[in-house]
Amino acid sequence: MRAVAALCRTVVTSVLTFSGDHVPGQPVNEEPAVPTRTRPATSVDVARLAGVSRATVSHVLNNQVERFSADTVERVRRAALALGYVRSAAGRALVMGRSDFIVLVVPYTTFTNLQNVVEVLSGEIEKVGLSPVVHFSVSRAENATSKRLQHLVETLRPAGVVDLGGLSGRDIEFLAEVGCPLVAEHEKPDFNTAIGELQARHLHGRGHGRLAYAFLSDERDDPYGQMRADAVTAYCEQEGLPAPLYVRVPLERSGARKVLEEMLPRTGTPLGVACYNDLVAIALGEAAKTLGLAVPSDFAVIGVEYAPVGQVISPRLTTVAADVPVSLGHIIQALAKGYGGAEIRRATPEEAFRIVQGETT
Amino acid sequence: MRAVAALCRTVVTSVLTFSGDHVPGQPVNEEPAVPTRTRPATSVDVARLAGVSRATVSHVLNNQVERFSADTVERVRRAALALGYVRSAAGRALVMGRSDFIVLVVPYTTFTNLQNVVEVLSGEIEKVGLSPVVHFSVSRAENATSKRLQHLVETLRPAGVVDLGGLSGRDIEFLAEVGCPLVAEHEKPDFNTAIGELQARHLHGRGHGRLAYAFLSDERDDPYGQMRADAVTAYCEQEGLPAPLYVRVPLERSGARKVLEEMLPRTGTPLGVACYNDLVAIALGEAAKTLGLAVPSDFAVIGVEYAPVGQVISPRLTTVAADVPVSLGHIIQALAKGYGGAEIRRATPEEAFRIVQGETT
DNA sequence: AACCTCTGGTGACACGTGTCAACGCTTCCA
DNA sequence: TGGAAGCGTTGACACGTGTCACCAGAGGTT
Repeated sequence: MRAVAALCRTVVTSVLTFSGDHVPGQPVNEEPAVPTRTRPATSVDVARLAGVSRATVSHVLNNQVERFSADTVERVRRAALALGYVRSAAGRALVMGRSDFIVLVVPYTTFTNLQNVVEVLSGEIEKVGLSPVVHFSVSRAENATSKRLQHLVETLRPAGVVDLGGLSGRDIEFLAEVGCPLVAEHEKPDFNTAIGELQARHLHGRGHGRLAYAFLSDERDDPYGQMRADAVTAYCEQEGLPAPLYVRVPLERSGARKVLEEMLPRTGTPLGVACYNDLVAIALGEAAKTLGLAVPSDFAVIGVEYAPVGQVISPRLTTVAADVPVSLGHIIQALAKGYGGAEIRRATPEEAFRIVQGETT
Repeated sequence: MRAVAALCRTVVTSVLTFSGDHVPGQPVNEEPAVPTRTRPATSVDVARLAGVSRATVSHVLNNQVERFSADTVERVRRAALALGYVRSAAGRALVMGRSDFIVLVVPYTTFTNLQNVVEVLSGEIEKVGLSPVVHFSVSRAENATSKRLQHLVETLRPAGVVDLGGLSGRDIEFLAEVGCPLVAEHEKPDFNTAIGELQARHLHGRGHGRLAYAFLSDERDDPYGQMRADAVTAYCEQEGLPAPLYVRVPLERSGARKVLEEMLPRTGTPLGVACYNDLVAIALGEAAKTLGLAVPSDFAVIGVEYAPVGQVISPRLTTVAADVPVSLGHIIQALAKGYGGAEIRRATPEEAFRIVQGETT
């Protein structure tokens, strides 16, 4: 199929070269016997091959087929397929005022299953006829508008932006300003609330009445931590437990140990810590071992991520695992609503997240 | 500045609306008193404000300033700035035959410092006046051509593709077929060779004469492993050591332990293992602990990555750390050569990589 | 016969840019 | 004084697409 397309493309090129037009950037005075670079087929080529006008090609290929005979539709489609015709994004974007791309903004955070998340969302984006493009944000400092994102949006003029947590307030303002739809924001507290509550409830259920929440202390951004910590606090309040202690844990041995040494006098043992991350949980767990604490009876940790490394070390980490497609439900739903996809039921937090019981709780 | 631009944009819009043109997708019979969506400034607007022709604007903004008076150049630049003018990627791509984007193809592998890598390359891409766009490849099976990448390239028509190891042979063929330059491929054996040799030499230097190489056993791709393993083999040959054993390690406790149990009878102890990954090294190290092996005297492991988790656990992992900007030297060099950037000296492997001494060797 | 409707299809414009060939003007030289 | 040369600037075309308004003709109705 690909070979056929390539062949046709070459044939078309020679025909077009014969008609004497000038491809920009190609010297014309050279001998055109062997075209060094084959030119992509355009809708003119398709129209010519199908024996119809270019307008008809455009209509048919955009599925406005009601007003055409079945025969014509079929001829156009076959011609397009035979030539390997792909609509030029440039031409399309020019006339439409926006392109068919969706920008996926990835936050500057550790993300074990990032590839998985991107994969799932890419599939959904394609389902509504758009193309995914990934953008890594560098910092989410509230007052900094990302020059890079700004330029990307201004030049690509995407059909929409999907935020996984990488946009600052200024960025969001900017998008509104230039009229680029923000398909889904990360400000979906319910799922992060569910995670925090799941952690707190689990620790409590395993006999820990004194809780703490451990943030990541890092130059990276943390778009989710506060919402989860709030949920832990809310749980404690609701259950009549003492308010949880908040700490920030660096990903380095002596630093983590120091944090632990500083928190123990204030909380006592046994202590259960809900962690932002599997890495944070591992760091605290290792620190506890060096301090001679009994894990999990005196000191329990639970992470979030279900990272492979947590299941390989000893003691095996208790953590919160996400069903990636399900946990992205609100984004998928927004995509469908915004771009005419199939309506889906939005999943509950219970369907999206589950505890993976390890040996640290 | 942003506020100024937004203001001017609005003003321009009203002027243009007055001239009676029709923005596609906008109903014209509505009252245009409050424009719901502001229209980006075009080169026509800039030309009007600067009192020159559109051709002049185009020339000046593309830095063809030799043939214009300093006054004209200045007027055009000020006008563009005042209007917040950004060249339309669509219009530009249409006339140029290619866009100003560079697609960064990320392999389907674990990548702790991916964000860092993308950040560095993005900076370099911008230095030559192009825009980075990230593409996650899903699988690199040799016979599979990525439908997603293909569509991206056909529609976006990027100025080039940078491969971090995500392209299959068919993908590369496809790029050549459609005339999209492959700026840099991952097939740079020298750096991976350097890594493997560094690992082997280090283990040997710490007293290990019997070596092994541990691949990652995973559904993910491994674009680099074979080159590194080959380097370990070459080192053994050169130094007169017995040929290294190759094993594939799953990222899960019992599986890793089983691999270790199967390899020990064939190699004996002491044994030094060069690992594809910090994760693989951690998995083997933990397995060794459960088998009662003395680390590092009986069993030594060295990883590659310098992942934070390896420095947090106990024993702290010995690993190979990369200086990200330096280790990307060949890609940066190719970018500069292909798109007229500043020439740089290509770094040696010694500058790019270094051993981080931990407690596992 | 005049008129309308419906079917199937197309002509032509607009989108915003890069660039070639040409322009008017000044200056210089024969 | 006539012509050549250089300088600064611009007119006009091409790129590939979507879509509005229109058209030709067949068939039906009054």
